[in-house]
Amino acid sequence: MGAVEPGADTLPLTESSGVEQRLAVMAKFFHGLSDLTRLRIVEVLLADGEQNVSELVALIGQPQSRVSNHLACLRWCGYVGSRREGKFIYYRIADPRVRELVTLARGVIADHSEAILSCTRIEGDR
Amino acid sequence: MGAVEPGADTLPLTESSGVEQRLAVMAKFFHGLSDLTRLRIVEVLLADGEQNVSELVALIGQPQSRVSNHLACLRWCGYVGSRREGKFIYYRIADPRVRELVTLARGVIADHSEAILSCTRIEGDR
DNA sequence: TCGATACATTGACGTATCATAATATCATGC
DNA sequence: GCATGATATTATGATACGTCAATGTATCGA
Repeated sequence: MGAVEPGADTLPLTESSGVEQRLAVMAKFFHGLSDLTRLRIVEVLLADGEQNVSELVALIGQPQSRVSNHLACLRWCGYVGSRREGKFIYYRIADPRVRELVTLARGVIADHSEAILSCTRIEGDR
Repeated sequence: MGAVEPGADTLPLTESSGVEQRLAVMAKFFHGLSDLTRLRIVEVLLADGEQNVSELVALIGQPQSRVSNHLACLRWCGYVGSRREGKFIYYRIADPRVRELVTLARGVIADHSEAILSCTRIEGDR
């Protein structure tokens, strides 16, 4: 919040307007959900609730470094929150709308999964 | 879509289950919305309705080649549909849930935009 | 204080994916 | 047929981002 340009309203529409900024944020936002490991984390947190990092590593079956790196990304972007309890750090979904987003996506995907998979412009598998 | 393993229920949970496949598709799906140009296209189509490529190029102010490339991606992933009318090809949002997705995202973003922008793990600006 | 456990961070490296220019295709009119 | 305008595709190069190994930081117990 803050520091958007003052009274600009119906503007040129393509450059450096508040709209551009908003879209840039949204691109980053969706990018946050575009990685398989991050999605796995989100799904586990949605399904099983709060988990610490060791539990996530075990559930997801991938190296701690990778999980931690992606948790940092998810936290930074506001998808998850964390709290420390002794040696452990517990992560949870930070915003209920994340669940709605995933649910909605599942619906759309149900009708298009084959097409999406066949899209060579996004190789996935990272 | 067949060939999930037979009676496995509470399973090892990480490899090659239908779940994995579903998550891979979802990652690709969100990736489709993680690019600034594609988001611009989607927003224009949501706001102004069906547009042909020339109109999109003009509205978005970016080279035809780039717009066409991203349109291919959006169509492939089922976000948009197209129809030919003479020399022109008109694009439209193919699924009403795309609008819901964008709306939901806007809501989440409103509360986290600064955090998202500051996330150095996603440089954006491509 | 020391060691062990839990987690985060950093940096080097590989690859996916974006931008761009050039070329190809498709429809229309002459 | 050929030319022109509208759009799609392809190839090349640049770079953002994910991975991994190593290292750093924090907390607890002895």
